[in-house]
Order: sequence, then structure tokens, then C-alpha cells
Amino acid sequence: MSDDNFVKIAKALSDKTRFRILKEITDKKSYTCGDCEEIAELSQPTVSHHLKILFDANLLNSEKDGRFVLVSLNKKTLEAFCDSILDLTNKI
Amino acid sequence: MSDDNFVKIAKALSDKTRFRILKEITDKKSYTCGDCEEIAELSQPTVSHHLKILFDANLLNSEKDGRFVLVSLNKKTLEAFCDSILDLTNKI
DNA sequence: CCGACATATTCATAAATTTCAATATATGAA
DNA sequence: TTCATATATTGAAATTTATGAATATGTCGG
Repeated sequence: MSDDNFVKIAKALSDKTRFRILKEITDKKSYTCGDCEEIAELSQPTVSHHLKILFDANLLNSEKDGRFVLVSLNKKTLEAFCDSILDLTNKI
Repeated sequence: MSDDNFVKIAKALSDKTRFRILKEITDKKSYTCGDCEEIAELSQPTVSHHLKILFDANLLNSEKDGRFVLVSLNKKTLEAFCDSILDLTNKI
């Protein structure tokens, strides 16, 4: 993973609202953006903004379902991110 | 690990200068703050600021050696951070 | 088509972050 | 003690980020 990509993912993870959303959506198969508003307890535009950051970092998959957008965790990105971190520790 | 602690570590990792410093200091046993200035190619106060953020997130150990401060990677923090991420993926 | 709803975008504001010059502190050497 | 060096802190400017009101877009049901 490139340094830029690593930093982008870390930045996406570095906000408590976004982390709360990620933690919550691991439990169910799919969540709508509206579900995420309830989790975050913030306005719709703000949550939409946070979801975009998570999506741009490839931490979320999204899928249209009529009027809804269903989001789910992108496991591969999280695993690749972990691998990059463990690369640091394994060099010691 | 608490959510606050997770977010603090992610924030510390979410800057390219800080990530570059962390990557570099895995190679040698110990680095001085001056070494980190060379790595970062930024002013001394700026690097000192970045090192403080890494230290506050427990990503760096530091040890005084006369006039110098030697910094090294805190492997345990990185591993605990990874564990928290993998907790997310394992719930899917 | 129209009204209701889900999500995205624009715009403005407030807060946080990055950066460095200047300065302070601390330590070793002469 | 005095000077030179290593690091920390302060203060200020520029940039980025988080937030929400207003608005736009898109989709379903009638």
C-alpha cells in the first residue's frame, strides 16, 4: 500500500463519528445512510460528508437499493491497512 | 482499547510526515530528534510538534541520553491498534 | 405527473491542524 | 561559568476539517 493511501485511511479512521459508524455497521449486513444518521446523531449533510470520506478511503462499500444507499464494511481495506502497520513492527 | 484512544492513534498516523518518521525509525534501534528533522525535511519546531503527537499517542518511546532524546517505535501500541481494527472485520 | 422521502451538494462558519520564527530550557564541553 | 548544541514552547499565519442550513438530485408510490 502506498504511503498516501495509508495516510488517507488513517485520516478516515481518525474521527470519532466515523469510527462509531464503522463499529456499528459491522454488526448487521447492511445499513442505509439514514441508519448512519441515527448512529452519529448528527445532521444528514454532516453524515453524508463522513460517509463520503469513508467511501473515498475504500473503508465502505456502497450499493444502491432504490432510493436507499446500503453501506457495508470493506474488510479487505482494513486488513491491508493492518498489514502495513505490522510491516512497521516486524522490522524492529 | 477505548474509542478515544483508537481515534487518537489513528489521528497520529494520519499525517504523511509522521508516518514517514515512523517508517524510518523502524530500521535503526534509536533515532534522535535531530535525525527526525532530516527525515522530515521540516523545521525543528515542526518536527518537535509531530514527535509530541506520536509520543502522546504512545506510538513512540523516548529516552534521554545527555542532550539528546532517543526515540523508538512502541510496538505494543501498534499491535493493540491492529487488534482493534481486526475486531471490526471479525464481526462481519 | 406529483408529492414524499433518501441522499448529495453548495456555501458559510467555527474549530482544529500544520508550519515556522522567535524564544526558552537543558546539557555537555571548554 | 560561559558557549555551543539539542530539544521544547510560544505565538501567529495559512490551511484543513467538521458542521449544518439551504438546496439539488434521484426514486418510489399514487
